[in-house]
Amino acid sequence: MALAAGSALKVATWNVNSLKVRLPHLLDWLASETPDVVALQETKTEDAGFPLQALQQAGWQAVCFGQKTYNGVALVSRVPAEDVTFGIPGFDDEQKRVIAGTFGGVRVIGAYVVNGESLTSDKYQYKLRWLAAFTAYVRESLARWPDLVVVGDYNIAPEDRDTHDPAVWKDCVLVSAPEREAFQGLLALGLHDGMRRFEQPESTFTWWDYRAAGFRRNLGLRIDHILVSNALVGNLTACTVDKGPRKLERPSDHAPVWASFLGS
DNA sequence: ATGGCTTCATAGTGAAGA
Repeated sequence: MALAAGSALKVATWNVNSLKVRLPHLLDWLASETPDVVALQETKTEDAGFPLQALQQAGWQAVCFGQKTYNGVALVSRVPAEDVTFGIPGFDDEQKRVIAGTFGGVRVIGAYVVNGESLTSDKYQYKLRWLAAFTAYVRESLARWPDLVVVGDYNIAPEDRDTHDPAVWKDCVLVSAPEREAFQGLLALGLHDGMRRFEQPESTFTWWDYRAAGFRRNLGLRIDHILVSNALVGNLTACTVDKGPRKLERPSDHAPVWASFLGS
């Protein structure tokens, strides 16, 4: 059951790298882009400090799953989310990385995938374990909600063309074979890489290093993704990265990515 | 250049990000 005829949905994802710092950018972006749902990552705030009132005063709803200092995810939406869940069921994880909700029958999972630090780090092993648990969770979600969109900061560049320079990134975290296999494992469940359903300019990225003038020189990675289920992919009408907010003063190092759907 | 820049927690610097 895909989207109802004539109904439209715009779903976005944005690693804001501190919601407190980026709230003005978020409010401006919501006003100009009017998504139905935007999944946020790296909110870096406990739920008690989540700026719910500011969002509500601007006409938005939100659910959040945050913690002090690190991680933290949220779903900001025009209408309230239904059937909201937090984390990966059955996977014990102190880090707040997953939130999900249903909007007009479409299930949206927002995720902040583990970074991993380096291939020799304990955090890399945690990343691979986390991805295995997440994949099982997405499989179960897909069985219950065929109309599924899985968005977020995946911290994986799926192919060499998703890096500004494959030689620089060779054998680094974010591009290693086990990580890329995990990404392909998600697609194999019956999901599509939304941005790749449409022609993108060469060297299209979603993150640029703050250091060494990364954005100006387009030294980036495509690591934020919108994955769309088989049932919904026929309704996907656009999927793109919006580099606008990355050009502002004091930006997040990630740009938002959005996808639009139209019921046929 | 095992760096660069930004954030948080903290009141000096260190951890973490990607």
